[in-house]
Amino acid sequence: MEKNIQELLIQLLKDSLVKLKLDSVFQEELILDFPTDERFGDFSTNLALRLSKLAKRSPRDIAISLIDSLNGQLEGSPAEGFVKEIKVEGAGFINFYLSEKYFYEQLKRIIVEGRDAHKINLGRGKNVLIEFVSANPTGSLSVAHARQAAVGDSLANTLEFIGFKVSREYYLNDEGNQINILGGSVELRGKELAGEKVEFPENYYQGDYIYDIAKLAKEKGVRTEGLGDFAAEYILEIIKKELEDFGVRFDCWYSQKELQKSAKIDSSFEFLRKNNLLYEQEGALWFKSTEFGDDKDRVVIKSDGSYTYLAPDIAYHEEKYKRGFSWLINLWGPDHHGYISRLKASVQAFGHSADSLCVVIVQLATIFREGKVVHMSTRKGQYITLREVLDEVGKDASRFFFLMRRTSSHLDFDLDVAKKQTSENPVYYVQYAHARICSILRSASFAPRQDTDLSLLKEKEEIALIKKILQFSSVLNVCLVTLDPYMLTVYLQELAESFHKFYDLHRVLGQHDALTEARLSLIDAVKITLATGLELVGVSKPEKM
RNA sequence: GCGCCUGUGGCCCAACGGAUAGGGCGUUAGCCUCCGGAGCUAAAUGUGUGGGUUCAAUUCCCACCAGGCGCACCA
Repeated sequence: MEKNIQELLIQLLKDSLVKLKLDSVFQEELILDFPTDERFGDFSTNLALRLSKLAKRSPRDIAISLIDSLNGQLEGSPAEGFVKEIKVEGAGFINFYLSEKYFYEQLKRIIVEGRDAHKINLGRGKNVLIEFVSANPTGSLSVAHARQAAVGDSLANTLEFIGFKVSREYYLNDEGNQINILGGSVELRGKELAGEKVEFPENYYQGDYIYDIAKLAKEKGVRTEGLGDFAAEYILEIIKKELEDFGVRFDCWYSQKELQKSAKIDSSFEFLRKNNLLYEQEGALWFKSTEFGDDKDRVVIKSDGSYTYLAPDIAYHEEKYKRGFSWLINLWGPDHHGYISRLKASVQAFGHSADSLCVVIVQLATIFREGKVVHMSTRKGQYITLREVLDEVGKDASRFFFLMRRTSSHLDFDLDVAKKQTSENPVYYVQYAHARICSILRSASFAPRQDTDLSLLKEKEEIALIKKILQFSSVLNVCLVTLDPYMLTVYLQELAESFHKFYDLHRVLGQHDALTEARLSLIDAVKITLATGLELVGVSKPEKM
């Protein structure tokens, strides 16, 4: 079966609408829902309810006609034999019940093809650039950056898996005010270390690491004017190591300093000027962002002649398109959400659609220790760093935890719970299922075979487990639509649960040969699916634990 | 003041306008002669308030209440 069963059924529905002359009144796109409750079948549609008013017939009446027609169309179609029953239920829902034959065939694909069987090609090779973290190189990464890193990397993994060509990028703010302040901070700390009495301004970087950099700068004989760059480079190395240990790699570190040196900012301004989108007022240069739906126009060159933050960003994003990316995804902290409309305005000014730039706001995580909030202040250098979370909780638990809520919601992260190696901790629940399967497969010296008779899998828990495995691709689709990988963690927990329930009631080993073989194949498919999901989340898949 | 996000059992949450509002934690009571008990089974507690749209609203719209965040010629 080339097309998936869902698409086939939708096509049959469309044909039935035409046959019943109902297609003219129903103009919307036809979709099949996954019912929340398995009692309502494998697919469901509310089509008859929605048609009721338009066609001036009762919902159940329409549903019955549709089902009649569907049953007729099914004969001889590629879906024949895969649909057990189509029923009208409730107020007029049409519910589709698939046959076991369908599930066995899909399961076989996974056993034979492995993880690739889950790959649905939704991306079709489209070039997408995901820019995330992009923290200023002025200190260690915080938990806020950690969540962005976890979300961004998993989203990138997921998009890659479903056929996009993904590039991960970190925009490096290695020039400007904050680097000057960083340099100033190092200079003052250096003087302090030399015994001078200094007044340390409140907006300078207060963290102790500044002392370390000051010492090092002295050893290397760095001159005052080079302190900012020196410190930024030093801190960047720390950030790179932190991300690496977190399992996050970037394809490109895009330097703002390099961008400034090139003529790209000027040439982007030239383009805007030609299109009458720049004007001078009160000694500053303004971008007419209101032409593209922004609340007000924005300054790009201040009256003192320097660029605002937006200026290089306009050129930077135009450059992204020129580099061949047709879809841009940016992950930002919630403090930047006011910035979305002006950046969208800027890409539109260059003729790109507003939708080609997607901004995902990653909400903050509140850290709890022993049930109490840990208060943070970046300015004072008092904040929980990615490094601390890694040291205390470890990579697996922290990456999983950061994805356990919708990206747009606040996340409470209790360090003590994440540390626990008990059932309270969902990471271990999922990993345990994987290790348990590995253990069984090991002791049976299992190797997948083509000719296994999967139709021996008849138990309720077995069928439920197969269905759960097959849901994986629709979860990937949800991740794409919501631009949020968080559903993966929900799914992994459900799949693990489904497996544990099966395991508790049915023995795999020691059955008659054919049944043991079928059950080994089933749990192998669970293993493949768990492993794939864990990889996308960025968590290890232990064979023993 | 304007804008964005969030209000669901003791606590944390649940993609899609649908069917008896699902799950987890915690609590209580059970389950190992048996493939890994980091597991399984069972019990109890409910949509912030007031309107509206709809055959159908936790979901959409309006107002209000509560909490968080943002509103720079900062980055």
